[in-house]
Amino acid sequence: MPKISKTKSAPKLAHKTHEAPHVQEDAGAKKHPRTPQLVRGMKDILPYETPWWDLLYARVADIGVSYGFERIETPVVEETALFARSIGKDTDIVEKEMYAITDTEGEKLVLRPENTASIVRAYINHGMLNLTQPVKLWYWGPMFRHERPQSGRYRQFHQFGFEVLGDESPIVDAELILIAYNVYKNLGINTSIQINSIGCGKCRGAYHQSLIAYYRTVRHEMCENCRRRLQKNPLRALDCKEPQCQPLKKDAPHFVDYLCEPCKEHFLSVLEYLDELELPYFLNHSLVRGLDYYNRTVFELYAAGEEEGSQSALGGGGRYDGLAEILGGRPTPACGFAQGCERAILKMKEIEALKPPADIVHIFVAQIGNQAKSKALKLFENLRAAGITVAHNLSKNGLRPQLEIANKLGVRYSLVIGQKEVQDETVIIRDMESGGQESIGFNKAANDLKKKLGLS
RNA sequence: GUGGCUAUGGUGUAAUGGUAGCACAGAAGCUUGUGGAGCUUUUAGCACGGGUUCGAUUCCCGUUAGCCACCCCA
Repeated sequence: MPKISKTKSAPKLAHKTHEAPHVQEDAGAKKHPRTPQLVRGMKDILPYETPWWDLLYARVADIGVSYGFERIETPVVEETALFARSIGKDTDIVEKEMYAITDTEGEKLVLRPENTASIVRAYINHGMLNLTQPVKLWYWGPMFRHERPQSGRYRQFHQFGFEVLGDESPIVDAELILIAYNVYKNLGINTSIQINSIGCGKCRGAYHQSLIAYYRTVRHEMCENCRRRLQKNPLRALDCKEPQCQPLKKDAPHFVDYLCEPCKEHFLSVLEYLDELELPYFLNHSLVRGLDYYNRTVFELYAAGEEEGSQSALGGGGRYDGLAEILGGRPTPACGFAQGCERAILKMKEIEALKPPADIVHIFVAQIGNQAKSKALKLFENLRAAGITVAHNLSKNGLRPQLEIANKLGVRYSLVIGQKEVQDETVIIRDMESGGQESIGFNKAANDLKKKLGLS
């Protein structure tokens, strides 16, 4: 059995203790087995929600096709090293949020916390550099992070994303931002785009120094966390949400002022393209991202008017030109973004601009008596084969409860088949609105209904 | 990982220091072959452990879970 535990601290194994003692194994009398519970942070997507998921998927897939992206699906399980090297050893995600697995052979594996690294891995593994560049891929699937669950945050959650590999041109960044924006627009959700550039390996050094120099002057006003982080990753101080750190950000040096020439040029043309596309973006000098592999363009999307909220980030991404090399591939400039399905759906429901279509059932087949039951199933199959959406409930016996169900489903017609109809080889067609009924030959029913429903 | 709030049938809720009512949903029937209304019957619950007490679902503590916020992000 593979053991699943958090990377650093083993999980408390005491989670199983809400079974009552008298209910446990040794109870001589009747045992009442404890129902296994939904694991913390996990979520069942119930039938009343799946239409929302289907709708979202369809819209995203549609965007993928129309922008010339192909879908890729990578495994949920990956080598630990993939993320340690890509996301960064010292990031929260790798330090304490990964679901680590040791399999029976002692191999250290991990449930993926995000998908970009896997896609770059796949790009290298399968020699995609031999394909026409850039390679444009989109994905959709579950990710895993061991965080404390709360609104819009689960331990297993779903993301979809778009990645363009093999092109460093700023137009790629702009197109991806456009796509990210349009995904939401097509869902009826208005977003605002926050954008920044965090330069490259060359210019980052100079900026770090000036950041550290600045924060030293205000050191006593910073929160404890930031003071500690300052040496390791001064960029993160900009991202701090502590109230006491907010005013300090205002006077912090801006990365854009420290960008090297190529980076500055790149960023400026991204912005020009965005202007040309008339996308509503905001320069956010304190936008940095939690993953180490990003460089140059970084951006996040927020629901319009909710930029300040904590869980309101609907998506984010950026350029990761160095990632392929870090993972042992040839240098491959790339850019991409990811968005959260749960949050998208949360927003869709809130805004109500778009709703999944209600299932339309045309016909209900009702039966009375055993002989009729098997005939009814046959009839059901005939109708189904004829492309009619049919429902039945063969578990019910009385006609009344069956018609109640038919009524709830909102069908136009119900078919009734009983002993008499079996003998006459007929069925009764009941118009659910008028209550009118007519008898028709068993074999003619499918065709007749198609006509009545206007399907033929 | 830190803090705040909460925990009663499947769902939503009520009351109570003497072990629980209601609504919706579910099932059966009123009509042994006819829905959309109504009626009858019925299924199903105090998260777990400990303490105070003659007695705890109720009060106290702990655990667990859920929600919310921090953190982080999607």
